[in-house]
Amino acid sequence: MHDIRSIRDNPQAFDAALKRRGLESMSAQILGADETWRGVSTELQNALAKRNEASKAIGAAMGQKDFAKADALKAEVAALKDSIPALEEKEKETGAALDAMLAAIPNLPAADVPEGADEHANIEVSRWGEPKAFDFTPQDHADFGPALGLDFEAAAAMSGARFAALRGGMARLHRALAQFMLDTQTGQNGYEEVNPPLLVRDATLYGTGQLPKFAEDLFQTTEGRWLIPTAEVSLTNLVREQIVADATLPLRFTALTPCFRSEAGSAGRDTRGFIRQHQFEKVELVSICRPEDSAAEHEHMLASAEGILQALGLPYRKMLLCTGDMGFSAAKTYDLEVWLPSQNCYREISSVSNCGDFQARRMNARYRPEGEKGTRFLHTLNGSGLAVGRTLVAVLENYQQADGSVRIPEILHHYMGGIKQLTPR
RNA sequence: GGAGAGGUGGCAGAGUGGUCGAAUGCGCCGCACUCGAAAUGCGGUUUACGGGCAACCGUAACGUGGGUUCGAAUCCCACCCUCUCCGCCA
Repeated sequence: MHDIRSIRDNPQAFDAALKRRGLESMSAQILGADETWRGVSTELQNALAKRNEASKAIGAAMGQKDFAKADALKAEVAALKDSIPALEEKEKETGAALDAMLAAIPNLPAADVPEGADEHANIEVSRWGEPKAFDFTPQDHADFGPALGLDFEAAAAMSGARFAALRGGMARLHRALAQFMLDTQTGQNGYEEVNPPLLVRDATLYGTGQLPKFAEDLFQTTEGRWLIPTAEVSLTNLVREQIVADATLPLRFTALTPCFRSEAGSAGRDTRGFIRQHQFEKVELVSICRPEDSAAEHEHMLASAEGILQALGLPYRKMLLCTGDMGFSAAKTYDLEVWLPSQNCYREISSVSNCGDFQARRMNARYRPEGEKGTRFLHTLNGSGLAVGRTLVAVLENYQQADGSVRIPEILHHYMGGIKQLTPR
């Protein structure tokens, strides 16, 4: 949510930032709606002030048992009463129109975000690790995975496309990855483990920015709740409508949860394999911090995600997303892309975003700065640390052997109960 | 799912139609006392929006949304949430 006052103060800057996102100027429209609302609001407030004054006089007359005077006053106020309901209605309408306008506008990009229309304008910041040279042609996990317990057919039979069942060693490897990630984020990087709700209300999704614009990407239950598309929703909303104590900041949360996405907009993309599923697991990182700390917190979160890839020995590159490729709520986003030998390219495995105060405004999440009167909005950040399903794919493909087996990265051995490789059945 | 109780400021907790934005206590801030601290005393201490250079003024908010009324924390309705008991259940 945008601060209407900052738009009033500097509409040109607002429009310029929208333009960087590839959007039309909106300040004129917004300020028009704002002016309408303020006009009606002032009119209503004046009417209410008059009514309140008269009502007080009636109260005073009643207190002195002067009922004749009270009745006379009542008749006077009754006339005033007619205009109030209409004004109230109008105030609500114009206010809602302004809010709806503001709620549908994405966050403004940070100054150091490169401008561009789509992912082609993203900037590669760095690379880590060397793609391994195979002495055979590396296979697609969708091809050699089924023999190792990656069962697409049985899952499709019960649930349809974009579902998979993991069996035996494959299920264990998936669990090992998730446990390793969670242990690392809690043990080394200072995140508090959370087991959050997976079903949430409208207002919760509004807070993080999935609603009102992106309902078609989500699954909704028959009684109205929504399945979370990412634990970012649950973790960030832990501070909704709260005033957090300054001394407790930053709050760093992590959770291993399933994520549910309809993938409505990606028909035909990544239909093969385990890359794009309706249901997948992810270890999410969320940080709630002071505005002045969010840039540093962003780097810490990025390092926390990168640490997992490094520990697993998976080559990756770090991309700074351009204005046109960022999500709705983000002011600045880095993607981590892992090397997939079968596709001979890097694929997104983590996305780490600083949302500034955008989500905090929508959730009304504040803190009381030490030694200051009043409250300020928090900054929120989120990132994957990492997407477990895609990490499984990366491990399978990068550690595959010519005979169709897969070596288990050493760091996972004790999570695997001594299993050191997956072998085709 | 059934029955009942309840949701008030940072916290606890009064308040059942008329200067109630709200007593009191705790907490917090300032001052006094003190070498200093504690204790004590005095004063201050909600938020949002609008207007104003400012002092300040106005409006709204007692779970949320409606209603009754000249006037609602207080009465009525719906919903949400919490607690207790019963039922069911991993």
